[in-house]
Amino acid sequence: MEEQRMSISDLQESEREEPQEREQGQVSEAEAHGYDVSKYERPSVTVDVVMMSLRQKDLQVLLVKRRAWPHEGMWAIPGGFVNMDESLEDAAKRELWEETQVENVYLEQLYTFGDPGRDPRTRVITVVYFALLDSERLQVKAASDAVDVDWFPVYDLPPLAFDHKKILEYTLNRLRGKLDYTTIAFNLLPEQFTLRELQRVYEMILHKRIDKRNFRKKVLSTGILEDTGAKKMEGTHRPARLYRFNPAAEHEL
Amino acid sequence: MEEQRMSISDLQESEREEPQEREQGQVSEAEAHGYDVSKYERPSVTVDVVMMSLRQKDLQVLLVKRRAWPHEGMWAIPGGFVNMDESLEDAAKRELWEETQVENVYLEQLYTFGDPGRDPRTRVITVVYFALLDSERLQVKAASDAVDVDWFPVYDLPPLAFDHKKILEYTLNRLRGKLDYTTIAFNLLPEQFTLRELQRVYEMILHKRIDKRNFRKKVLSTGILEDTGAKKMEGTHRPARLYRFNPAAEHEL
DNA sequence: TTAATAGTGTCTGTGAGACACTATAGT
DNA sequence: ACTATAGTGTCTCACAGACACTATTAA
Repeated sequence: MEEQRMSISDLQESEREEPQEREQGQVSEAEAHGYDVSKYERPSVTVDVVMMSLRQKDLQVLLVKRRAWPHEGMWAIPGGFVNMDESLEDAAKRELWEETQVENVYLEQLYTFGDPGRDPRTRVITVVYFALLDSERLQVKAASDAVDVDWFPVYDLPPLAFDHKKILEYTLNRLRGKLDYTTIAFNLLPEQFTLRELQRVYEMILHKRIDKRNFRKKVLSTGILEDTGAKKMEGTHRPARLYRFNPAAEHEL
Repeated sequence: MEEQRMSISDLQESEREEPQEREQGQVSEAEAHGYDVSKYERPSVTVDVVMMSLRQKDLQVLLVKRRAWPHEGMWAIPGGFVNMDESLEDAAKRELWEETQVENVYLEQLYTFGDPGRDPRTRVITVVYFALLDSERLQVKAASDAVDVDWFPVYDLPPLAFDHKKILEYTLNRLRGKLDYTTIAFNLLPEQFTLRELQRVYEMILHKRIDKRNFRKKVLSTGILEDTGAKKMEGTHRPARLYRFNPAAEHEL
């Protein structure tokens, strides 16, 4: 929540209102930092996007380093203002594109945070989305990012701005809850994958070991996987079958 | 979503901004109705509350009749603007109080709708909550409401304004999903209730018959119910035990 | 042949769901 | 005694989870 990666000039640029009468409360700290709160009489609406992906055999989340007060220098979930002529989801897609240059990924609205005082500058109402990107498409872009954008393992995070730690925990719980009655996990994998890779995704999200035989038995029995016939050879051992997700079988896992 | 029960004068009253440059798109129809869109350059943020309760052995939802364009005369989910100094949840509680004079009920954030053009007047971003009220406390107030506020059975609704029908379906699905792993259903019952009454709640929400023996077996085995010792006598038949919810047993159903 | 991962089947316990009769109150 | 609802037990089937060995490849 809150807008991140926005210097004061960024905010001014996107501000189209005239200054108005002051709003009472939680103004002093903002003013002390030279922030003109009076311009934000009405709540600002922003969209934050929790982007998760598999990188280096790890479940990781994309964060941006804040360049301005408050929480300057801390890492935060990327987000920005919602334009007047775009839907909330479009704003989330735009944010996704700006950070990763990736499109057509799994995107879901999570929760809306809007307590007064959560952002010391002004009243900000933030709609949080979360996105799951498959590692393959993402790797094209890889390390071309600026230094203030980076991926972090979800179980090994730096200190986060605002209450973004709470939001990430909320996200993980949502993901876990959906894991066994939806096909949400497939969004983290490329088109073809081995059962072992799928199992790793489940293990990382649930953050616990799963029995190999039981997992295979269960997944294959649902019929949502299709054997591609191809095999994945890597290393000095027996190659693994490659499967693909079969959307025709719209069963729930 | 969208603000309801607000005449044009209501909107003007709650409007504190100066007129600004016009916003492009979806303006003409609003202007034709004498609605000054230019005042709403930035999105308005409202909170709508889906209030459900058990009335006359029926699962019902509270609706208000719109008194102004658009959708004048149609029924809608009650809602209103979020004040600058109140949280989203506080706004929902306020709305709840205004409509039912009830406090301390189950309240949960559902989803946020914000497509441009959903409200022909201006861009409105609406955070939807839903509330479950127990019938006993509610009955005190009963029929003292104005004619433009009423309760409707959720499976027998009048035509609804905006896309409120979709929202109610969404609400019901959320309720159903939570039914078997939370204790959410107890919020619709008074402090003491019979197993039959509890079963009726489940049947109404799931909209299907449940086997009596299996239901009792399952519910009692969780240990979340406490026998009050009292019995409910009504009619010419064997009286039923009265139970109460035991919050100490924080198991999930 | 070794190293490293892929791939496979059985047993047991638990829970869901189908199903029908007895108990107890008012009249 | 009759009527109307409360209250109770068994069986079957499906699924979850524990558990250990064989198969196949590259080096």
